[in-house]
Amino acid sequence: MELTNKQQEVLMYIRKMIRDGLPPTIREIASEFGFSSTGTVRDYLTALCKKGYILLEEKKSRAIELTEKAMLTIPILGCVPAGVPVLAIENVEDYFNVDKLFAQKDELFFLRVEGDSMIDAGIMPDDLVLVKKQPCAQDRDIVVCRVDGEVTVKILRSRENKFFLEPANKNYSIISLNERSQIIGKVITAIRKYV
Amino acid sequence: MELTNKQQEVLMYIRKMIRDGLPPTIREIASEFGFSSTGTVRDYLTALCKKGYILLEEKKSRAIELTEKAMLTIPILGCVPAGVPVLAIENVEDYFNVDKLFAQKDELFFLRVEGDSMIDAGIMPDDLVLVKKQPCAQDRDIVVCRVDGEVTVKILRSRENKFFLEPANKNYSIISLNERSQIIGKVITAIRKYV
DNA sequence: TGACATCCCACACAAATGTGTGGTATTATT
DNA sequence: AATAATACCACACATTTGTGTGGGATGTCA
Repeated sequence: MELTNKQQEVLMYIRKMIRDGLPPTIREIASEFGFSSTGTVRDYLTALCKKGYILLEEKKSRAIELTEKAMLTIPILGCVPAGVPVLAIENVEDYFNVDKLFAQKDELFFLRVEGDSMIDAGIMPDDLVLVKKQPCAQDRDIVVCRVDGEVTVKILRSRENKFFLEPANKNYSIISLNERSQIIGKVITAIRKYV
Repeated sequence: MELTNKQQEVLMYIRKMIRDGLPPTIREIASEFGFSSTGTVRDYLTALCKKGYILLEEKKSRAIELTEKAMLTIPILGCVPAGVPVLAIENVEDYFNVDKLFAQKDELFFLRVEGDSMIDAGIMPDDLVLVKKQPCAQDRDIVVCRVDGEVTVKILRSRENKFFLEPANKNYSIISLNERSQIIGKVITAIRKYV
């Protein structure tokens, strides 16, 4: 079911308020759009609810929850045709769920990457890699490993029950894993911040 | 100023509620901890406020905001010497403030990168770039631009008052910005998720 | 000893807030 | 022509909610 223009405006406002920290009250929505009646807002909320964009909890103030469809996340856009407002809801390909990515059930840490040994895999010096602590990994996983006292980020390869660390840079050579080597964790995300 | 154990528990609960979508009301906090008086909760809130962990807005329901101090952070490690536990506090170089990165008030969106024209800058196909919407940018900024109906990610270059879009891949050529071109925003972060 | 913070309580009050019932007008669909 | 959805309005009511005022017990620090 499609949203009308007005309904989309109301949804956008609710999303903005939620991202700023607090879902709005019914009267705050009314005031934003110049409605003089709370009933008007309720019409919008029930419409958005029926169309599956929000969830409402009864008798609780500000209890407006965005569904997956319009979630409290940052929109991911695919290609955007010319002349269309960039942030229109129709362009949204998916939503980036921050909480899911950074849910702290596992032991996570960031490691700042030194050197260019993973540059062909798009991991540059000074990038941050989000590492999930685990003692083992699978073939082709990007892992953080301690070898002879040094910590490196490499691609884990297994051939004939032997493990190797493969760099993503032709100027570096493959390292064999020995008994003193230890897998610290697996890289699950790479992040680079531009100033 | 340090938090007491009880104050920490209350702060944790508030953080959990905020991440779940709604900051709690005073009476919800009271009920969670078995307090029979709202005054008790107010004592905690004013204490947390005075110690700089939360901000309170008067006369608004659920208006509890976390300060930077109280936000979720993941440790960033630099190089880790041999024999030392990886997550020891001494190794922490900085903290990555998740809430801060994604709680910006500016208009942000992610764009999924198509093609390999930025591969030498470490931006690979299917990476997500976090874009801050803005109509102009500076020399060497990585920008999202609309040129002749297509949206591309490129490096913005300015020479002698003319603007160009420079790819980070020798197989592509430089594009001149014309009147029908439009800068949509500036790339502030690149993210790649590994499965 | 006094001052202060912490950690609890009771109770009252006004404002904020969600809800309920009723209405009108327009437009699109059947 | 009838039905439904949309887009507004007014007003009343009960509950939720923040706030205010008062209190007590304990511990710490100067």
